[in-house]
Amino acid sequence: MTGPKSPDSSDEAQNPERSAVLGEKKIPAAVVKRLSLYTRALQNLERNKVEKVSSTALAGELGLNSAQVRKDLAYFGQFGVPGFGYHVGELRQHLKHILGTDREINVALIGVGHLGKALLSYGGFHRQGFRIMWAFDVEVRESHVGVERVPVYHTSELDRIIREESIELVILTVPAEAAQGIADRLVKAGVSAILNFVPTRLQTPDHVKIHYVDLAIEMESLSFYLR
Amino acid sequence: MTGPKSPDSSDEAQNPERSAVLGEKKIPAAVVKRLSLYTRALQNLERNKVEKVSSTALAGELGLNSAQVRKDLAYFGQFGVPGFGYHVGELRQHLKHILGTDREINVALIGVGHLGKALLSYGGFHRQGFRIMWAFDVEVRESHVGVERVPVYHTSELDRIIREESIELVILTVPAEAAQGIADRLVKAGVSAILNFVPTRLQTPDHVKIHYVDLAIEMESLSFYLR
DNA sequence: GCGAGATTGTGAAAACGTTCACAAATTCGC
DNA sequence: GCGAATTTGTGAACGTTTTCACAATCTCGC
Repeated sequence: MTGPKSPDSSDEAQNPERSAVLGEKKIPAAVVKRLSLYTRALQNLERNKVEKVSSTALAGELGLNSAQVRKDLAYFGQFGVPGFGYHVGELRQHLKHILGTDREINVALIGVGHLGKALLSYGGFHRQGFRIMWAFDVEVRESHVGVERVPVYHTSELDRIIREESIELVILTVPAEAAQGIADRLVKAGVSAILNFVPTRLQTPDHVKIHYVDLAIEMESLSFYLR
Repeated sequence: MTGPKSPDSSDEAQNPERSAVLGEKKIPAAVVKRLSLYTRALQNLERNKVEKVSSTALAGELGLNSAQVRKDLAYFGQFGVPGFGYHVGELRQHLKHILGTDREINVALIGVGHLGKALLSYGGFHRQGFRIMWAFDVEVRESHVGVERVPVYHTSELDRIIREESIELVILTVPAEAAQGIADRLVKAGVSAILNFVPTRLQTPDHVKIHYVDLAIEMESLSFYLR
């Protein structure tokens, strides 16, 4: 019923990976991901007492192009010294500030199943400075889980605690059927970033950022490359 | 010491996400990932007894553009019927065949830590038809783990069993220090696809396909979008 | 079995991301 | 302190991916 010159008008074409706005520039999502990679590479260099690094060296470490490294950093300022490179410690501080990981971020995990429990015990988050402080489930079997003894609350307390504790980031590991319902409540309570392990496309307002980690898809698409 | 007209000659610029070759055409990695998404969406439709679907409907389900769906499918053939759409069951069969998930794939998991154990218990793989049949660790605490009671072997048996059982796909959840060493052994033993949860860039020959799942990076890059 | 309506498959255009290439800036050995 | 060597930051070129737009094709109700 649309005009003859308006094909496919029902498409919304909202590609899941969009770009962010910082100040005036638009930062591509891929750049933000690489910023994280740079941070970790710098961390390793620092541990090895390396004090300077060139874009070429950093790029080599990560299998990237040196111009890309320089361009990525140039989105946020001029951190390098021509003829020298980058000061490792300094650049790392800058990046941590840009990423917002130089402050405490309150993280909760919802859905204490196999995967949820594993993530609560997983060392990788801690090492990057993330502390999951709350866990929720529809059924509270143990009051505390994981090495860090994270307290487990019933989902009925979700909305209250999220609000009271200003939880901004949530890891979602609930069954597929429950995901959208929980997401709606999270958004209402003020959560603005979700790391979603549930293989369901979540419907949320634009200001809420969702990253999808889809393990089954990773396996399936790998299988394509087998011979 | 390179010629004056050859800048940055040490860069290799091998972007981690490259494309695959099928017959003559090059299939972008992003297309393969979406193929998996389509497969799952079709699975859901089938469960709900839906027998036909248009590119617009499928795209809407996944937040994509309808032309993209059609183009993606067009890489592999003409599966649709103008004026009608796609037959759900038929298209799904086609896609499963293209992805190679219509046959048994032998999968092993290496590194039975928190994350490894969780993945062995995780239902998501099973639902998509993947069975992890072997697990390996440097220390065998239990002879069988997970709901499916997967046998755990010592890593010294890795090379032999990989070869004997024709294991093609491996899930890697070992500590960072061990990752490259294990990867080298896997490649020698004939593994050609790795799902790598270790935050380390693995050095492997071109014919080995690696997908990286980097949970810490996902968290960090999410934090960028908080306010 | 005809015709209005729906939907595909696909060239062409637009958007986006990466790499090249080089002037400008700084270093550092002597 | 000079000058060769190094390395940044960035416009322009290039390549890839996504979206548009529409002719060709098929459906399905009457």
